[in-house]
Amino acid sequence: MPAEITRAMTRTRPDRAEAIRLREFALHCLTRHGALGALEGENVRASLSEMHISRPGSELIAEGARLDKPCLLLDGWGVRQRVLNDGRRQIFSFVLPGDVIGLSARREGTAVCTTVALTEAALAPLPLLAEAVHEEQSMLGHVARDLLSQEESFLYNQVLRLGRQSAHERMISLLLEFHARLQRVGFVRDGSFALPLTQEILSDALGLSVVHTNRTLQQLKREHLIASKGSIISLGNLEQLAEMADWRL
Amino acid sequence: MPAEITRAMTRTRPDRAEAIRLREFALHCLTRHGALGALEGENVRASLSEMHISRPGSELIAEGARLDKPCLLLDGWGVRQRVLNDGRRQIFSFVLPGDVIGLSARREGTAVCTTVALTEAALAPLPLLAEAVHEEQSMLGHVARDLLSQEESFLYNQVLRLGRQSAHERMISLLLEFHARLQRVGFVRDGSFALPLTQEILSDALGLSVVHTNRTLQQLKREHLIASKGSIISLGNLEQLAEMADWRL
DNA sequence: CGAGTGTTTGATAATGTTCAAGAAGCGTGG
DNA sequence: CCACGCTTCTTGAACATTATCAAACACTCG
Repeated sequence: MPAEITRAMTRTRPDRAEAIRLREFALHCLTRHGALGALEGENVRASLSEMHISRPGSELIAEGARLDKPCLLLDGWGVRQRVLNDGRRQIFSFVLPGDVIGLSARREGTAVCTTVALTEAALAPLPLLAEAVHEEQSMLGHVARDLLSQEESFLYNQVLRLGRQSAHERMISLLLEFHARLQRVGFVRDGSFALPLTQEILSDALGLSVVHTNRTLQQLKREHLIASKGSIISLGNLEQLAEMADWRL
Repeated sequence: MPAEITRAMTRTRPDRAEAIRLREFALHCLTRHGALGALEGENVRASLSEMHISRPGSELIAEGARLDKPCLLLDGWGVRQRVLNDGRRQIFSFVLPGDVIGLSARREGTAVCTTVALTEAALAPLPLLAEAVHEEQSMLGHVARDLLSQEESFLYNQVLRLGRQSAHERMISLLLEFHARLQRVGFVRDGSFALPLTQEILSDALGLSVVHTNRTLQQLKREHLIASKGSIISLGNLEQLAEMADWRL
């Protein structure tokens, strides 16, 4: 049996113990602003049992696709990106656990870029989110609008980084964003978090060459602004960093 | 009487002839996808008589403000921007005639950046748009969603420019965007259009220094890719330009 | 005319890219 | 457990692009 097929068949669903943990996490994210309505809760619980796992590198949403199947990312990282004719790639934003993909505030919304899984990604379809966005009173709607709002805000920060900040500032700003977002969903321990990104991916997000990304990271380490071992990274003085990169959430 | 006050008092409303022209233009934009419903039409016509003129440099929407008073820009140019602590400015997007400001697909949406008039700007409040966004069948809603959709698409293009394109590509891409957008609302004559922007503003949009913007423009002229006299600009071979900048709408 | 704003030019410096090659890390199969 | 191949990371040197600074010029408006 060819290796490809073997790999394709491994882990399209999480094992039992993990599924429970992920379901817990999902409910934690969705009830951040308060308890769900009874009907909502029922529907969400049913949806959560539909969770599945995507392999790293797999395309989750194609550019131009209808945004009508919202999914909540329960674990793993993804990116929204576009590739130019000559192969240059730009990453627009990152998708982190607790974020949604495939959701649009517009009813006939289509994807303006491709969404790709960077790591193994556990996703739960949440079709109810699509309607909830437009329901003023729905708690799920509140969460959905909050997530969309965040997403917009991150995109604006991304423009700011790329347009007017130096390599150092860009890197700090992005790391601060990761920190804040992961902190919010409980993925930060003792000021450290896992950063499952190659330097090439960071480069494509920050609009830098890989080499320069590497040097920027090294200098930040030399200056003790960040520290890392393996893929675990920790940020130094957060206020100082925020000041340096003119960062706000 | 101090000069400031004199200027503040000039032209807060368009004169009669201009008002008629602007009203015509507004209806043209709003019926692009088809005739409005009777009620909608009535409401819109009433709103249009509320049009007023903002002075260049005036802040139309402050960062953080509630997006609950949609306005249609009937004439003039605006930008969405943010200014860093040290004075660096980034322009996120341009507001052109036929665009809306103050509209959000989310009900409690707030502005993530400031909107400023670059030139004299004729604006008509269109409160009905805010509700229409959520109404599936409303023709006005269709227009509103279309405009929001455009806006998102332009922002993604902006990230692409800033992140992965050279100064030349950025400039071409932005000029092509202007061309396409202005063409759509009938502001292009014989392939030429008015570009009421200083090079400093272009720079703050493209993430370049003013000097470099100047040199980039000059080189494009030398290569006969663009031509300009006064603030009127015309683009050369559009296919070629689109190819060069990997441009898509 | 004189002030203010915007454009143009040249010289120089900083920032970031490219190319090339070696080192380190990691999963796979023997 | 090691050897292999692959990807990722690291480093140096040459190069390109873009920024910065300073000054001159052009244009408009009161």
